[in-house]
Amino acid sequence: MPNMKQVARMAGVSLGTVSHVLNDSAGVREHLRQRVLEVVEVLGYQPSQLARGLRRDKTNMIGMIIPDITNPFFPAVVRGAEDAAFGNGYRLVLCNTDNSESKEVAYMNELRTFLPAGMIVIPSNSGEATVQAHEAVKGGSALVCLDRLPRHWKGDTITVANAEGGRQAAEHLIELGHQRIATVTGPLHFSSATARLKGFTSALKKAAIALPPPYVQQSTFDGAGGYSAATVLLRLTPRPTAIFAQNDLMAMGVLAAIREAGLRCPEDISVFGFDGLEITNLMNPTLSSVVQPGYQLGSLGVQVLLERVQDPGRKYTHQVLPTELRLGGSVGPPPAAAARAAKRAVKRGAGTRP
Amino acid sequence: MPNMKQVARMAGVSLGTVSHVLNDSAGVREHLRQRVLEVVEVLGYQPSQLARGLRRDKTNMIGMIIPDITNPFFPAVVRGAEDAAFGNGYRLVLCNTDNSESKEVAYMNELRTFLPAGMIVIPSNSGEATVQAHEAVKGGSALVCLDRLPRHWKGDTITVANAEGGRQAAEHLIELGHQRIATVTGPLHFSSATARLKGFTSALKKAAIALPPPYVQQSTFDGAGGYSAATVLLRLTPRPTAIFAQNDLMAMGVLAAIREAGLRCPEDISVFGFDGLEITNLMNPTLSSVVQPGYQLGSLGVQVLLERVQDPGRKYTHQVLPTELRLGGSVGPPPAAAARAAKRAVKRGAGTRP
DNA sequence: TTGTACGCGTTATCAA
DNA sequence: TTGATAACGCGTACAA
Repeated sequence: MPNMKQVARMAGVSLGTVSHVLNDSAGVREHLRQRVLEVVEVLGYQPSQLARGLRRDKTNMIGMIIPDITNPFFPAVVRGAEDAAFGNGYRLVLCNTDNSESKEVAYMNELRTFLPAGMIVIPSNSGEATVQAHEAVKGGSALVCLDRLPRHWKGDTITVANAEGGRQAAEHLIELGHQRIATVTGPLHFSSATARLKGFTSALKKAAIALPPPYVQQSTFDGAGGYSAATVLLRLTPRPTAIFAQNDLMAMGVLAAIREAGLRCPEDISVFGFDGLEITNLMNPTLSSVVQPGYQLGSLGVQVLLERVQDPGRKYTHQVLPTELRLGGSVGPPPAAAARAAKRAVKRGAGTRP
Repeated sequence: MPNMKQVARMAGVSLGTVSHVLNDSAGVREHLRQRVLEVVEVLGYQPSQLARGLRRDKTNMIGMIIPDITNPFFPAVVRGAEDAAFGNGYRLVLCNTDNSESKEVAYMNELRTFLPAGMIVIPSNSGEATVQAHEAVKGGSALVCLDRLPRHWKGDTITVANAEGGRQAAEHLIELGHQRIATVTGPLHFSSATARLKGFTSALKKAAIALPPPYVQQSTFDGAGGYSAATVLLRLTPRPTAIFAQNDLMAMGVLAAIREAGLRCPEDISVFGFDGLEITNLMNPTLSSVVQPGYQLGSLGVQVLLERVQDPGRKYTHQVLPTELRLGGSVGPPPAAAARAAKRAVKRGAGTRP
């Protein structure tokens, strides 16, 4: 790999001049400038990010720490982050923690030795480890927390409107006439899970709809979690007429359990998801879901991070991205209401076509 | 951030001694050794990977270049790679190319300035750019090509048995009695797409089953691609009784088109996918698919890369990972055969239960 | 406007 | 076994 010295020699100038040309750090006669750039081109010279980082005390890397890229919600977040980073000349170092706090701390500590411009973290569990690991270092680099809010974290955050999303889903089901609405939550030490549950319950309370404790099943954020929770819910009496799952994978597990129990969706039970994964739009039935702007979450995360890097003293930002309902075939009116509607229709002479 | 000099001073030894302790590069009296380690612990010292890389002419980073993390096949590959890397003390820098050769080349060139231990690339398109960009540098670092085989690439490769997978899918459909089998392929400049098609056609040929040109629809590797291709296939006469889609997203698009056309799967048409995404196992019907070992692909990629780093002179390896059929509800016998079977069953007095 | 020289934190070499 | 010192490639203050 060619270095500055070779460029300087071949262009017949000094090291300093080459550096000045490359960084615009001082005026250089157009004559020499051209010659340097030419040699750079010919040699295919590219400055060593290692040496540059060592010297500047900062590289163009951004550490991104997430629970698990295999969870279908995260790829969009990562992609959004990478695009925003790339557009600004930064690169992404990706780390999966599996929600293990020790792995997260280990990653954070080691990433620091690369002198990254900053780090983007989707905290594991409660996020306490995240906060501690960051505060343990005095001159800690910029850090933005994404998607989940650690308690006691004073710094930039970007989340989606989890409570609002849970509320929206519940309200939609209520409007359709459902009175027995159950929910499958993720592990409640995640701030996102508690927020979604909070929004959900508040909507029910407002509508004066009872929520018996067994109607709230805590489980894991995956298909198996949804499946097992749904198995429990389907055995309850009275059986719920709608289930709100806190993410799309869970919702798919719920749907599988419903099919296996010989019930139909949405005729017997409606299912609502959370995430709005594109792939759930290709399913049968298509899934109604609270759409999270994953790409935007990642992209905005990098944006905020870079702003903080540029101005470390600026006020902390706490952005909350709005969610949006996407309606599909997995929800409908409750069986009773549907039956009544059909009866009314018959009385009114439905079936006669114009 | 504490550095070696501080450690040395506080431990009352020289820089060299600290380095020797940390790298086991020379014997150090147990007495001093303990003191150094103690100070390291107290200060929370961690060596600067930047300085270390500059000095050693190599870092513990691995560049991973893939088309798009948003494509649901890749997260598992990335995860496998990251786990293998982490286990060996390496970190992953992730880059998405969107199958753009220029973006891939740009990434490769810039990654090199970080002096990574090596790079893992899933080549864009034909992979010509990959090969050229790598050969343009004489002392180029280790490079492993994953998933897709560039023409003229002389180096380590790891792929899955694409042709064999295509053959397996076709054979299964043939065994069930299908005679009119169509396929939706990905862009045929991808080696994986051509290989899958090749295996597919060879199985049909061997069984003396005709494959009219319109039965082969080239499309894009996503849901929309499968949908639009299926729309064409469903209008053909005679209509195919089975469709082999070259990946699971496409297969889901095909299923959506079938539903929209008022047909049933598998009663009217069988659908076979390729990937074996876990999520397609939660669908209705569950998707029959050729399972690719994505995690293993990534994990093995890093493994081979590290072996090459350790012994640059070793013979190139070209591993091909086996695929496996996963059978679901999306395939069944063709309508005619099913009807015949039903008729036979009636004649034989089916319906009388033991 | 250009060139020289130092330092970033580490490892490797060599002498003691 | 230990310590002093020279690189690695770059950016920059300062001198010319």
